[in-house]
Amino acid sequence: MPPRICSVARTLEVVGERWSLLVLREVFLGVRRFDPIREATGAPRAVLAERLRDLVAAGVLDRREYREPGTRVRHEYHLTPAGRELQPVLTALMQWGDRHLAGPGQPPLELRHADCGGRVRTALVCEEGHTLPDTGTGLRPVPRAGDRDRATRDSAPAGGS
Amino acid sequence: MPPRICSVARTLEVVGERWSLLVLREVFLGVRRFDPIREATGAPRAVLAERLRDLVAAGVLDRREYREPGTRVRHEYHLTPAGRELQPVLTALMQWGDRHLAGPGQPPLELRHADCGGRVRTALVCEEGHTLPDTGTGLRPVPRAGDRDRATRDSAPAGGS
DNA sequence: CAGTATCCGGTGCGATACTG
DNA sequence: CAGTATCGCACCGGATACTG
Repeated sequence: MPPRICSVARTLEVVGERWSLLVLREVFLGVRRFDPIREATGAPRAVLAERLRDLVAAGVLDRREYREPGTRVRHEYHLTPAGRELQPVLTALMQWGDRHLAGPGQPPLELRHADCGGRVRTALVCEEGHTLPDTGTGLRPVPRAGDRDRATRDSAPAGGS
Repeated sequence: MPPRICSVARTLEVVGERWSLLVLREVFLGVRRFDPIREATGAPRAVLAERLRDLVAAGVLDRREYREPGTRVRHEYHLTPAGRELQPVLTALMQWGDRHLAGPGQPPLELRHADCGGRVRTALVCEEGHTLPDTGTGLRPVPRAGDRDRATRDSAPAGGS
């Protein structure tokens, strides 16, 4: 029997490598060049080069040439539209770390809504406008055709603990 | 200069290993025993055993004994409260995969609100009640004391050579 | 069933060095 | 600055065997 290939697994093939999400964190923060990214993440040069190549190939980053007057052509890494949509992934990871792995005097980074200044967080919302608790209580996973016999076969997913 | 240790990095030390999030996906779906998890994820036995141990040690999973009548004691893995709060991480990953890596005829799994039946998704919301686009447009990261000089400096290579 | 133990081959990773 | 080249090692995955 083949393992279950879901969207989680597929996404992890793009951003699941050891340094990928930390690289993306930096690009989201506006750090777009090789060495600054390297210093902020701690990734080895060769690994970083490979990650950047992979993320570009996956359509998450875009490698752009630029030239400062008097210097040679260099490259910057920008998020593509698809890359920008990874923001909720990073936000969710950060939120969990803030809550459960806080170091001394954290958190070092806050997310605020540019329009109103309010603190921004990741939430589970339904199309009727309800907001679910982060624990996913009240969330019901519904398998669809083709994966039926393997999905929520065992016990009640959302209710129990 | 030390790399930036943020909550993203810290969280990835808990769930960033290759199989961790897929294991958690299964537990969220109600698959709680060793072999079913192994079959659904495809992780090798030894690796799965280690991941489960790590996740228990990290306080994300709870290993519980249970005994079916007439058999010996066995173990099941349940989410702790902290583990349940990883739901937004999995949801965000799944959502991105659904949108950008859809296989033929996906998605195989839907999330619905048990109360109203509405489809559930991850969203960026601010405390004033606004919902931001998934791209994070309008999201302003605000560095806090202690990480000041490195945070949202953009790409100007201000300092040393 | 639920693991642990061992071997083995591949590769991701880290450190260092080199280049345009 | 932005990488490439190289090397050794640790870890990962696959297979197999053993245990309570």
